[in-house]
Amino acid sequence: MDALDILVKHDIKPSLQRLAVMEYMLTHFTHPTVDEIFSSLSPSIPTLSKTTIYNTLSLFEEQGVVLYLGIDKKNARFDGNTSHHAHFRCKNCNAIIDIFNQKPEDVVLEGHPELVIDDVQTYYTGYCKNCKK
Amino acid sequence: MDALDILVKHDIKPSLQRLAVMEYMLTHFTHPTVDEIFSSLSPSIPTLSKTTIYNTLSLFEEQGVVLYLGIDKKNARFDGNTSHHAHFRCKNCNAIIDIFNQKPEDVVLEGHPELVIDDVQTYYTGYCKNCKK
DNA sequence: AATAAAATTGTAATGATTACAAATGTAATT
DNA sequence: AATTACATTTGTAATCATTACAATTTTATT
Repeated sequence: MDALDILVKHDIKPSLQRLAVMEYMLTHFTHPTVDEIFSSLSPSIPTLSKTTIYNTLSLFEEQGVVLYLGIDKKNARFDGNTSHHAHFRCKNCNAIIDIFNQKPEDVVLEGHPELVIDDVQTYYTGYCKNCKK
Repeated sequence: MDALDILVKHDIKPSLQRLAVMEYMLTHFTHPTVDEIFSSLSPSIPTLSKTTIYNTLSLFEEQGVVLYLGIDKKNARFDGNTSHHAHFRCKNCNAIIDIFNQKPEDVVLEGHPELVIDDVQTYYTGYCKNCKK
């Protein structure tokens, strides 16, 4: 499924800018920051504004086509892979690594039937291969 | 175990300010922000500086006596309960609720023997009892 | 007491994010 | 095709949590 299909399916009007951001997220599973996305797209869309990236990602997140990651203290990060997986962040080099081999957490929490769960994020922190001593 | 014991045990020199912050964290399991801690302690320690709260919580986190929570986009939050549990945040009222009935995630991740895991945080998001329709 | 080291404080800088109004683009209607 | 309404984008300015840093105060050491 390409960028256009995803936007249309989620009732997002596919403007040039939105298509470019969606396309970027589908080809860069690097958990990019707003700045990284902007820097990458800016040359090919010279009029692009950083505010548009913020607006677009905010819209995408509301519609569930990207995930917001709060794993990094400094910047918001986004993930175009919305399937269930966790994330690991290296304390030293700040690399963010996907963790796929995880059992899904319960979407209905035992002992908390009163809560409506929309999303679960699991963040591991430690040292990656290169940074551990 | 009281505030003094915890600080001494973790090689943290127990100054007046540090004791006050530790004491606060042991009596307020509300996942407070820096501002909330500062506002609460400021009247009884008139010279207190917000920078000291930042410094102190940063030190506490390094020494493992409090947990940093990245569950709230706006502010850092801290938890004086360092035992294993997850957190839920209501999208509407922003309340943060402890989730205790969770099985611990694997500290050694299957499929990722190269990673050294120091910490795991699980964040649920959704609507609390009062805010669900 | 004098000196050194550590902790605290206040102010200023940083920098990501948001607010907002103007400009542009798109769709609908006559 | 002109007109109107509406949605999107853009640029600038404001916000505000956090950090940097130097000065001051406190605590420990000789």
